[in-house]
Amino acid sequence: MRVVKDAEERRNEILDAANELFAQKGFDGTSTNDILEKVGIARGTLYYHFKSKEDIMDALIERYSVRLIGAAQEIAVDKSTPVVERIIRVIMALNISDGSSQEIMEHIHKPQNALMHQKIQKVLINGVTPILADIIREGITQGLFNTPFPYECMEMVMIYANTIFDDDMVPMTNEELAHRAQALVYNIERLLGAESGSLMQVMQMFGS
Amino acid sequence: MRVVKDAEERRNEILDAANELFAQKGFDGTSTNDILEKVGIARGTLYYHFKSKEDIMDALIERYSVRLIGAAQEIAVDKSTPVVERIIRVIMALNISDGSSQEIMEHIHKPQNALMHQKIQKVLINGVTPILADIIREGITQGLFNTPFPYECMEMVMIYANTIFDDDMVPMTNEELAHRAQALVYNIERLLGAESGSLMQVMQMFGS
DNA sequence: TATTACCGACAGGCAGTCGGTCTATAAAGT
DNA sequence: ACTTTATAGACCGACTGCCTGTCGGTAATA
Repeated sequence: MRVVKDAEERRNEILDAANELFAQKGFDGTSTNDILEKVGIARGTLYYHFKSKEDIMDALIERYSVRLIGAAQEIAVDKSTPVVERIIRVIMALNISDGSSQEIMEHIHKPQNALMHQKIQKVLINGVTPILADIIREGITQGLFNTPFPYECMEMVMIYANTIFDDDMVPMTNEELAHRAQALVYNIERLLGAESGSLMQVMQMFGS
Repeated sequence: MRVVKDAEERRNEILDAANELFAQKGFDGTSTNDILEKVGIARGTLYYHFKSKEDIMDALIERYSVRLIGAAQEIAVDKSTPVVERIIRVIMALNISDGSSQEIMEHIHKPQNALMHQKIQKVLINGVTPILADIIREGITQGLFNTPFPYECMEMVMIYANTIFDDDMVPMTNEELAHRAQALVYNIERLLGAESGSLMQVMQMFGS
């Protein structure tokens, strides 16, 4: 029973299957056999569309990051919402993420998926930091913030938050987590030269 | 030609070989065959001493982290050197590292070694941060620093510096690197509530 | 003589390759 | 208009070579 489909359609079928399997069992724990059985194709077909197993992962990350950074960008350019609120919205967009990309983030935080996590972190850091830095610069012209290093500040915050909250790099109880969050807001205010408590106030409007 | 050795000696021979090979070819790129051929032992012998390939990596990391954190601790408790200088010495101990551990850090920063890097980062962050935080608290009592979150500050700095300077997470030219370093010192001063330029001065005494 | 260290053949599973097959569509012939 | 032929894109599955981990058995040491 041979079924011929448009190349792009097949590619997406494979990516969808891989996405689910990687989430369940990790990259190393998933065999190419698992993937091609799930899609219902032969070995050769898989390697017709992708040149290697890692190539599948890269394509998956690409698809994911395009969506995510696009969403962040969209929020960032909306000059009608105040600067501080916009920052928070951008950050929230990273964690929640929409529909199909959701699964990927839920199960990535296992040591199994170290490489995948590293690659995602890389596109996240280099993709989102410039977006955030632009908002900060806007805040500086408005007199809200004051720092000679807006980009580096956001880079630091991005990397730290990503590592602390998304990895199991630092084992934490819920208490410790809350304490970390509180400290982070305080530290961001200091880094950005914002008035003490100015970020905290806006944060509380969103809960958590 | 069967040679019998003390278990611990063999274990270390295996770890030394693995250390070198992982550095050259990465964890995934190194086969257990490579290791046992380099040591000159049979398959069974390798698995007599280690229960899996990953077990070898874990033992390697353990050996490495014990040395490194020990060295950091030693510097930290020497109350005769001034606080700021001590901090810098601890951080420098992480990058240079002595002899046998040196190689491991030199070649880890390839995407191949993602898992290994993640594991090392984990022990580094959770092992060194408390040491640094203690020095900061000392600095607070001396009136040098002023922050309600000494631990979280150092955690942020550790994670950021490790990611930025040790990974190829963020591609950088030498100029950009220098700019990052400058920004980092500035930001650390802000985080710790130190007098502006107080860290910078001491840094310059060390060069780089 | 018992324990500890060691051996190497073997099983099972894996990623990636390759020659060949099917099918849809376009071109050529009638 | 209607069939035949050509071509390229999508697909197939057997096969290769490598890899990790196991196990029954063997030599050395105390």
